[in-house]
Amino acid sequence: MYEPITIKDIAKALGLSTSTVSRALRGSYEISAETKKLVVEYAEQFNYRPNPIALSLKERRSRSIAVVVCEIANNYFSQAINGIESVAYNRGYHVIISQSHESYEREIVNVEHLASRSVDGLLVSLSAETNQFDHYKNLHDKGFPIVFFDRITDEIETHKVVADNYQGAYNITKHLINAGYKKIAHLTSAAHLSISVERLEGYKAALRDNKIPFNDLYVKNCNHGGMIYNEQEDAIKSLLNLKDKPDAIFSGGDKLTVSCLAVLNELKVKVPDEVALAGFSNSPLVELMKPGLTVVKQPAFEMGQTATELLIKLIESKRPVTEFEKIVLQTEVFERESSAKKKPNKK
Amino acid sequence: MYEPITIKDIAKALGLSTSTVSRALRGSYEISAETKKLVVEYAEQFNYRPNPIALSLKERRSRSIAVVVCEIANNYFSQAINGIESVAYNRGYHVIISQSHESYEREIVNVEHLASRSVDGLLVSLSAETNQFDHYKNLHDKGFPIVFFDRITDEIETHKVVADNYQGAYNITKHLINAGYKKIAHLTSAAHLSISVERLEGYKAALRDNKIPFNDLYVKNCNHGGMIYNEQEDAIKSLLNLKDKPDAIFSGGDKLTVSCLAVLNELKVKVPDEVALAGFSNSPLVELMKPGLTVVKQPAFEMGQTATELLIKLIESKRPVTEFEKIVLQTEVFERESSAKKKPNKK
DNA sequence: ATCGTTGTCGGCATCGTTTGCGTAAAAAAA
DNA sequence: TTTTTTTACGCAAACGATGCCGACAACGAT
Repeated sequence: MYEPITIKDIAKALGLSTSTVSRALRGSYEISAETKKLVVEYAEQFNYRPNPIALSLKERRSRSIAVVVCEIANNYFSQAINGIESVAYNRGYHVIISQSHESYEREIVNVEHLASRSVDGLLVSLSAETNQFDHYKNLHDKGFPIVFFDRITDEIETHKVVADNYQGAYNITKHLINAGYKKIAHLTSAAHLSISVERLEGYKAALRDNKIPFNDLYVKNCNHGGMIYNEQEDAIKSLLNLKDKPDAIFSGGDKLTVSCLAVLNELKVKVPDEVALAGFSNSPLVELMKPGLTVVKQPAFEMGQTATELLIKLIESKRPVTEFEKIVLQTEVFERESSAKKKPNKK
Repeated sequence: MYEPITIKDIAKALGLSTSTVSRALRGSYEISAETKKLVVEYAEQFNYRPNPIALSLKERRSRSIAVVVCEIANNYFSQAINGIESVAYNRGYHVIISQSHESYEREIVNVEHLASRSVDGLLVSLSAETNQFDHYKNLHDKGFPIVFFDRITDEIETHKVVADNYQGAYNITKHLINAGYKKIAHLTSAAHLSISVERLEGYKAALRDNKIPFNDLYVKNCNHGGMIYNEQEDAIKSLLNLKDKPDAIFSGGDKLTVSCLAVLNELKVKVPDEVALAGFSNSPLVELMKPGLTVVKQPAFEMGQTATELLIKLIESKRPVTEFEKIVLQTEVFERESSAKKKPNKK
């Protein structure tokens, strides 16, 4: 079968010892020029490549990192992974991807599997179900490098990279208010997620600053983060059935925003005339929609890059790191028709 | 730092040899029940996990496979990767993802890097630039397991998984014809790609079967597979500037289809009234667009699954495999407004 | 002639795990 | 009691590469 050449083969063929071959290949000064040449040419000819697994065993590191996200078929995450990959690649690391599909159990299995010495570090965005962190805490306490991004937790002290969810939510809510909407509902993921909390706060703050009372009934959680269409459907229907119907919806997640529009279309609710819509999304397609969606966009690629840089810094640090950073990147609002100025007829 | 427990640690702590511990852990019959219990309980208590790297070295395999695609931020590929991951995970394989970004050079570097013994097999969808296959041929000749999917090549004899691009193109072209369009242009990726060739053939066949003459000027190639917006823009503009302007466009790629709509919107060209649009796409968002896009969808998830099953079969085969399969999965057409029946006013 | 130095290279252990073989003690058979 | 068998374990090699240490020649210095 497929049997690549090893350093031993070269040694045997050339009547040298493996140590000599090894040193010749890495240009050690204590090997004569002619031996070096001999070895290097032979290696070149037979296309010798050092066995990365043997190196891993020796150096006790695999030069690979893993990223744990809920779903890669999600624009935010595939963009973030692009950022991750770009940095990892340049630094000589492999990237292993695993998906939790928003399941706590699956997340645990994946993390344990990966961390048991097949990767040097972990890049994590929590699943919607996760509200316990022992599996991370154990690893982190042992000194295993972990960086959280996007969906983070306060329970573990390590590097973190997030978008400014508070400000993003604030800005887009304010945008809706400025466009004339007063009864703004908020559709969001599982309540305990960091992104949900921060976006809810930003939303509340914008209401408060504009003297709009906060209404509990206007906040709906989709605990599966947009994975289950029915959840969004039910949430939106119950919003529309309120006696004091909202005139706008601010949705707090990529899948949520899009499926919100899908539900409204399904129900033949006119956007933005009956209900305006705006929310977090990183899809490049939202501008092509009917209507074009007003979104707040996270710098996904940069977040992935930054998180990876921090992770590699952790991995390659000589001494245990005790000072951790939390990096907050800014979001950007893109205004489109789905939140066009409210028409006066419907006061 | 992070120093996980090894079989040696257990042996030392329990005053046994490593062989005994190893055998106890895997339940060998020649270890007494009490010793087994002792070892297993100790291992459990200290959360022993075998070092996968050491195992890899010994077994000469890494239990990981790599997938080489152009871009994961593409619905087709992220869905396919989901399928790949689902099978790999169940069979105990890691998945390593690498992107060529449609670059031939990048593809080579990635493949060489991965194949030099850090993965057991390769799942490949070719980049748009790739029209030489030596890097694959060398590996394949040495017995290294490779499975191609989606964008394949005839130059290498191994397992392949594709959608029925010919039939898909035929069906959607026929759909356009049935809807009353007669001057159908075709926007596609690099001409040498297998998918481009097959889709072009299907398109031609549908025209032929309906007695519509094939027009060379109606076929436009975007050699970067939709990565560069300007390329699509130029192609479409030149189509619209033809003296005999097409009344419909059939686009042959995920990004192409979407950016085609973007360009048409940009140019204020009414879809489908001025130009109808239909094409290959796996985005779940196309139904929300303005107008909803008629698409032909590939069974991406299943393709990923099937390719992975074939690859693992190759990897785990005792004897060299010489009989290879080419599996063709069916596509599905989803009709929407972008190809609504042509209005008679514009004859 | 003896010693120290320098230039080249090989031996061996190491990383963590598995496994074939050998062997001590205990049990069974003679 | 002696021999054979069984039980239960240890030793060492192997996977591929590295690096410490030591060997040995040739050389100049004493």
